[in-house]
Amino acid sequence: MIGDTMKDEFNLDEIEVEKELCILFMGTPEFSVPILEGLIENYKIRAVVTQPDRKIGRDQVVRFTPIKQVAQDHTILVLQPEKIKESVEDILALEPDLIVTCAYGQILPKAILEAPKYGCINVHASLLPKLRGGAPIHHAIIDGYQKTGITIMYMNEKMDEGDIIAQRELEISETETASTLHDKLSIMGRDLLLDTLPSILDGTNTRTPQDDSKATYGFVITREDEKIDFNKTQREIYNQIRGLDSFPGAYARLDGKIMKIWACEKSNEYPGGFNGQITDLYPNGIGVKVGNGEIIITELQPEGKKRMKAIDYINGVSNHTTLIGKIFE
RNA sequence: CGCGGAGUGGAGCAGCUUGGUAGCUCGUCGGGCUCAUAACCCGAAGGUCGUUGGUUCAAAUCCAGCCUCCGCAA
Repeated sequence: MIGDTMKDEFNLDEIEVEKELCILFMGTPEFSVPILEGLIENYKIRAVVTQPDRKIGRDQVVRFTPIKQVAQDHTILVLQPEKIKESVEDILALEPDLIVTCAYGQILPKAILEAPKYGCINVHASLLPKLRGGAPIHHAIIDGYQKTGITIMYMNEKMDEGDIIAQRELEISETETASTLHDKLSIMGRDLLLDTLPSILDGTNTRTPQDDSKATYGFVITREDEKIDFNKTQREIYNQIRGLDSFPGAYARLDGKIMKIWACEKSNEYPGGFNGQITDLYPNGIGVKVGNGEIIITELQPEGKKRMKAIDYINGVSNHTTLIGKIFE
């Protein structure tokens, strides 16, 4: 028992040492929340840097970023510089020993990168050098990747090009959506970071430069990325739709109005007609001809309406058969 | 004050212009037909038409305010 007591005291001392570390966290969206929460549970976070509050949505209501909300709940200092470059002095004044970023949204200037003795590390949602950029999760599915994962890396002045410290892989299932993948990777990011941090703090971590020749990119989704081109293949469209679910969603136009297409299934039919034309109505949805066959839209959302099952949409049309032959553009 | 659409039985919609017994496609429950069925036939339950007030003999329908949801733009 005496030995245990001494051991406990020894551990307490270690914790005291850890608490003296000055760690800054930089992040913004929901994805980075579990990472921040994981850090808070295990380390003392000196301050959080997140994007400025902005007017969001129809009502133009100013909302906190998810990270700011968490930081405030834990009464952690929050910094929200419009441009991080203009707040370098404030950051350096905190004398950080380690900076952890995850989907912060701004590139850190050299002065900040060089300040912490343990460096600036980033949690990125892909297996770098694959899918560098702001939307690696969406693009992993849209671009048909079989697997993706999390990379913990040292940051440099370029976008997601720093040396790799650790990686963890995740299989992308056939029915994966951006939403489910987002949640899985967010948790994985937290776990891998917490598993890796001790080695970073004691200097035993590995450090592997990226092979630039194998780099691919997953840039932020544009409106054009969301629009469905029915000339593409069944596989490409299937990947696009599930890769944009549940945000921001794929869309096409029907009768001149926006129709978001949230989910579809692959059909085994090879109908005639134009690409984008409604071929038939099935028990599970609306058949649409695509480049090399047919997909069945199972969930959609007309302009001004809520997301609904395609069957419900069909039931709302007074004469179902008038749908057949219409063309998505 | 950024533009626009919508709130009607469990779901999706029509009806509102030209106020006057609440309808359609489904679902649910019961019964029938069938070897059988997500098929078909018969029947039933289920709505104070988002909310408040106004006009009227009479409001889902016309007028005003409020609440909520959603598309676009940021």
